[in-house]
Amino acid sequence: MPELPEVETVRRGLSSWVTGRRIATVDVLHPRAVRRHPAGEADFAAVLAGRTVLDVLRRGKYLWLPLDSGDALVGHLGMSGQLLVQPETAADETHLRVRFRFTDEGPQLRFVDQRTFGGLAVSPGGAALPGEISHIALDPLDPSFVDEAFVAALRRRRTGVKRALLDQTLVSGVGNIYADEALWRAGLHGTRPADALTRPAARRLLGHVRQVLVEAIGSGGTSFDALYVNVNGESGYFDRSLNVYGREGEPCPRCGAPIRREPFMNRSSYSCPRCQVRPRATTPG
DNA sequence: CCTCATTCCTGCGGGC
DNA sequence: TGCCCGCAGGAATGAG
Repeated sequence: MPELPEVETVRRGLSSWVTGRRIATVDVLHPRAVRRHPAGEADFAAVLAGRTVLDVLRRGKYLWLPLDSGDALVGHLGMSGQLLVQPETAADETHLRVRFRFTDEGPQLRFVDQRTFGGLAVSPGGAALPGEISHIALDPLDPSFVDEAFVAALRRRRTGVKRALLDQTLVSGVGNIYADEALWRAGLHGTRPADALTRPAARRLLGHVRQVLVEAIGSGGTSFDALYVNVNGESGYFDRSLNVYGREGEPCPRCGAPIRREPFMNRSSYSCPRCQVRPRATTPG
């Protein structure tokens, strides 16, 4: 489940493998993988051929590769997307969607995506910041992120605090796993109304969000199975450090109470019933 | 503008 | 053994 730490792990791996290389040819093997490219798959391949990759950048869960044309290759891994660096002799992956060959005839870049929630697109003139990403808020690890602006915006939201954390236009990079982990660390239940948080409580929550993201990057991200891997196909190991996510019935590491699972937006939330008291008047979500 | 439900997709695992 | 169904879930989309 790629969230910010997993995408950052991929970014770092990609950066060393593709920066400075010139794309020779692009094969789109599944049209859905480039559905966010309005001009279509043939155009996608055509505008990338001959371009040199200048860098690999990230905002939240989005990646983009500035090109020497001034355009950018934008990517989102969705639920199951992988960007793999593979020797040309490696057999095609079952869910291989897009293949990039380079003029140096070195390792290929492959976009593999089982559930096809992810996708790639070329952003015209998007090298500095693709328009496709401009509606997304900065992530908490961005040097330009303004903590007090986030605290104020969070406290204006008339919704549950977990819903707010997952809203990428408020703060980007946080998904279901790290939202639950940050809320556990902060001792807040996700349905607590965001507009009822005190300023210090909102600051503390942001601190926990940032801290759990940094720690997860240090572990190479979280992986439950082979679906999330870095560019070399290796899994991260932050899942060993998760305190509540996916641990229904196991003792809370802080107080020993059994972790509970609750339905949330057609998925699940995990929390400690003792450390994270649910508000009486349940807000949506 | 804000909030929220729906939809996209495939593999896995539980239940019968 | 095999089928069905729920579940995993990020983000675009449209309704209200």
